[in-house]
Amino acid sequence: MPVSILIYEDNINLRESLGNLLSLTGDYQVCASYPDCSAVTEQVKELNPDVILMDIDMPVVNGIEAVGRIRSFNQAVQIIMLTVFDDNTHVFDAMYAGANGYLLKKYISDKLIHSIREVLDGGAPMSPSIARMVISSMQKAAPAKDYQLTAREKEILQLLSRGNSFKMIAGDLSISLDTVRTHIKRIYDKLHVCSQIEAVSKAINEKLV
Amino acid sequence: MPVSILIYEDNINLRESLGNLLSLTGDYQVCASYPDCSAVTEQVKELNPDVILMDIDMPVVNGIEAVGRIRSFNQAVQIIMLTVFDDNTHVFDAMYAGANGYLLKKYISDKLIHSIREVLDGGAPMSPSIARMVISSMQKAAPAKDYQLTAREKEILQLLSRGNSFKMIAGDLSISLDTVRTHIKRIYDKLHVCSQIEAVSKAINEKLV
DNA sequence: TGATGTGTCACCCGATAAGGGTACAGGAAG
DNA sequence: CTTCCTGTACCCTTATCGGGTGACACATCA
Repeated sequence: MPVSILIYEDNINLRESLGNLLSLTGDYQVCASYPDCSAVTEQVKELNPDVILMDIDMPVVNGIEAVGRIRSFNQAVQIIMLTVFDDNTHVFDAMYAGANGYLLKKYISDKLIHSIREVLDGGAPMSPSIARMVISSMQKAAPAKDYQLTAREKEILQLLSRGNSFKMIAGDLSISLDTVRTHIKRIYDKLHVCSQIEAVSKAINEKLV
Repeated sequence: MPVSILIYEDNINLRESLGNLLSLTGDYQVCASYPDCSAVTEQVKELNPDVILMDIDMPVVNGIEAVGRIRSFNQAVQIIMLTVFDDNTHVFDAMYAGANGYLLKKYISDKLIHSIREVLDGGAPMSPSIARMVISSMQKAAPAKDYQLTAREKEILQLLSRGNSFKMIAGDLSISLDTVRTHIKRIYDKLHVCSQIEAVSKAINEKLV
């Protein structure tokens, strides 16, 4: 049984080119192609394709929104975004929404067939620049500045960041409220802040906890 | 000038195979290869390679630790992990540490040359299953619960989460302190919390801001 | 039309946090 | 041995916050 593919692409030329390209292989069958996603839910439910090729910039309902709709009822279909956008927002929004692959249009002729194969094999085909963006986003996970907090101070900052009041911290650690206050003051000093919120905000955002 | 490649791999057979494989191409030159990373800092500084192929499971200093050491002084060299590990921990730790690509050993013969090309071109070569893991990790990034906050409330919660006091928020938004307090109270109500810290902690951890 | 939700503002009180200072014991480091 | 750092503890004053209550304008919606 050939792999059934559903295409959403508002540019009629590209839509037809994709169909032709895929039909050449014999392994893939385009079960339908549409210029917009206004009825994406019904279409996917009815056709139940193996793979969906999804443009992002389409009238009425954009491709990312469409992916979200599909994922709300179908986790199995493999969705490859096919677009000219290579900016962070579009890429990450598509990923968050539940896309399985992200191919820039300039690579379609070279990579589409291979990408469909890859996504069906449990991979996540991405254009090189996209892959780099994705892993870069994981890396800019902060150098985690060192504010020279002592172990005790980190412990207290951690409890504070979890939403505990001074009183609760004192109880948890079995020390007096004033001791907690002393630690907190030293933490403020080292973090260059002067209130809970600033400290907590800084702690969480800079992953000190 | 050929691309210079540095190899860290404790298995002597594989180390030599890699060297042979790369030398066949002519484009790549293995400037050195070592069975462990004990002197990785000095070696990388001296040889200044274009690409490093890094095994993970090595004696003395493992590959992930080594990547961290390299990244502490060199952001430019492209590092491709070459390993049998395909579990989350190893993959993500390597990414966090600063690897640019992650190739499972079973794909080496097929993909190594292409992957080196890709990483030099600004891509992030990954074995298909690794790529899928990476984007899956982005997806299960929180359903982002809906607490029915109004736009204004979100705005205020956001300012609060950045470390602003009520007074500062009032100033920023040009509204009275009491109004801010009213909003905050409603936010607490909706978030089921009863203090700044809890609200900020919840807001940041659940990505409401 | 009235009910509801939102954004705005106000006042109250008690609890909590901030800012300042001082003190001391124990361990590490000089 | 003495200084420095850390963790502990207490004091005081002022500022801020949390909880409650009430009010009003404006919009939407029933």
